Amino acid sequence: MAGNQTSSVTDEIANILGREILGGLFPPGSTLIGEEEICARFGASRSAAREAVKILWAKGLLVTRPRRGSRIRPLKDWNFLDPSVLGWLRASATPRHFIIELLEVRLGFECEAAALAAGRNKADEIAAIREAFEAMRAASSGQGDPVLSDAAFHEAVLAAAGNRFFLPLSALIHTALQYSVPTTNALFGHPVGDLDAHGKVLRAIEAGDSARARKAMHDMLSEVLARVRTAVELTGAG
Amino acid sequence: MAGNQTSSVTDEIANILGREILGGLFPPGSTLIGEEEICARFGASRSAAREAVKILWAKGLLVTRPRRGSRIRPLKDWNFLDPSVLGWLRASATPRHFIIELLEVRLGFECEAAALAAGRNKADEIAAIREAFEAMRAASSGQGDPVLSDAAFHEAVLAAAGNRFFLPLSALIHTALQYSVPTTNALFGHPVGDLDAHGKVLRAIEAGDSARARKAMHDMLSEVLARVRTAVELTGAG
DNA sequence: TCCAACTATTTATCTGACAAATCAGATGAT
DNA sequence: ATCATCTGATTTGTCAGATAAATAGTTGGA
Repeated sequence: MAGNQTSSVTDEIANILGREILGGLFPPGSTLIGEEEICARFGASRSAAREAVKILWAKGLLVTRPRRGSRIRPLKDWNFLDPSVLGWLRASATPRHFIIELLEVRLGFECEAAALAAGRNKADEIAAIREAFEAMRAASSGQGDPVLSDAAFHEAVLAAAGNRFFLPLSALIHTALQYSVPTTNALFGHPVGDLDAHGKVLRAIEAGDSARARKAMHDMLSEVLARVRTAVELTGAG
Repeated sequence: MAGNQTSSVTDEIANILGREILGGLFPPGSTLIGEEEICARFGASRSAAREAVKILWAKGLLVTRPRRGSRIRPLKDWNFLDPSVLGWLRASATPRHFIIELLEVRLGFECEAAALAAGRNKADEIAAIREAFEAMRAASSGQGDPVLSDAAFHEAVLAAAGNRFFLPLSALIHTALQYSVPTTNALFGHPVGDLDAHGKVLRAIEAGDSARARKAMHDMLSEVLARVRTAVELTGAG
């Protein structure tokens, strides 16, 4: 990666251990290395080691108790929707299956978000969706990053839904797009995210038509999902 | 509350500051009190104060920089789906609007989860849904906690979906039910979560009928949502 | 065999110090 | 007067070491 700005010692430790946990090096029920071993391994102080473990604890990955160390929690307690956890998982997840899982979840909440956005009909938030769409159009002719503008479109829809609990899911979308674009390109030989489908979503929201917005979003995502699913079946599970 | 087990100093600080942030005492863009002030206020050491702030940082609530202190991040970066954040928000959220938001999100992903659960058709996971349903039936005649069994039903559906990214949403369901049962009782004079609707979901999943499972879940949640929405309109925004 | 006390280990907390970043104000050159 | 630079103060970041609290394992006694 290019822009690798120096992060703090604590973050470094948390990121590496997080990746190792998500990668299966410390499976649920097992014990993480102790604080002293963390210090030794990273050449860090106990403060840094402890703060790193606190971060992992805050994301539901483990529980700590004196003498017992840090016990990795069961998968159901992991905060998979947390941006960091998502990133750590991405570092080790099986590409195609990972994409399918992400699309399945998006298929759930993004359709509802589009419907809510259409129902609320807030001018400025719809304008943000429109701007992102124009950025996508520009990107399709070489002006700007297609992944970023695509993500901006979907995030704008989430914001327009007017519901706080949709907002954290933008990290998932961002991850999904960053991950899926190169993979689907490899599978199909060309980008999948098409401008027309996004345009239909935008127009439905602009028209304030909830049902049509939900369907447009559903059609767009389910088509990608179906194509990835069949591709995975053909090429064998990744 | 009854079972108030002594929590650690760090957790105590994080919980109180978290509630204060979610409650609007430190709005986005403002700066949290500094480490030294935290120490003074809670009579704690800097280690405890710092670890508490790290927890809040890990949940997306703030960023810290030397000399600038802890700046509260914009709402879109808050991890509203995190169990702790959800709890802190619950402590100050306006009841009825809070319920509506939660139901809107549930309407999105739970329908899809039900459909996926029906499609996968894993015997043991469906058995867990059935057990939770039986627990609900028992609770309806006074045997056991109706909220817990209801939550168990929905969490079992999420687990049966076979997608890691649905799992963290069980915290939202748990919060929603704990919160909505007393409120809907107050609004309607009787519990809303009905056994029949859950039975339809269960049978559709048992039959492996994705479309029917999705519709059954949708009908169940949207009916509650519609009733709460009209009740809020009648009684005025909470 | 079972239970209580003891020991060793690990996390939890406290204290104090120095390093690094950064804001605000002073200084100096143009 | 304006701007760049330097200086000092403030706040978080990191380190080091010590004590407290919790707990698994061991030991000893009834």
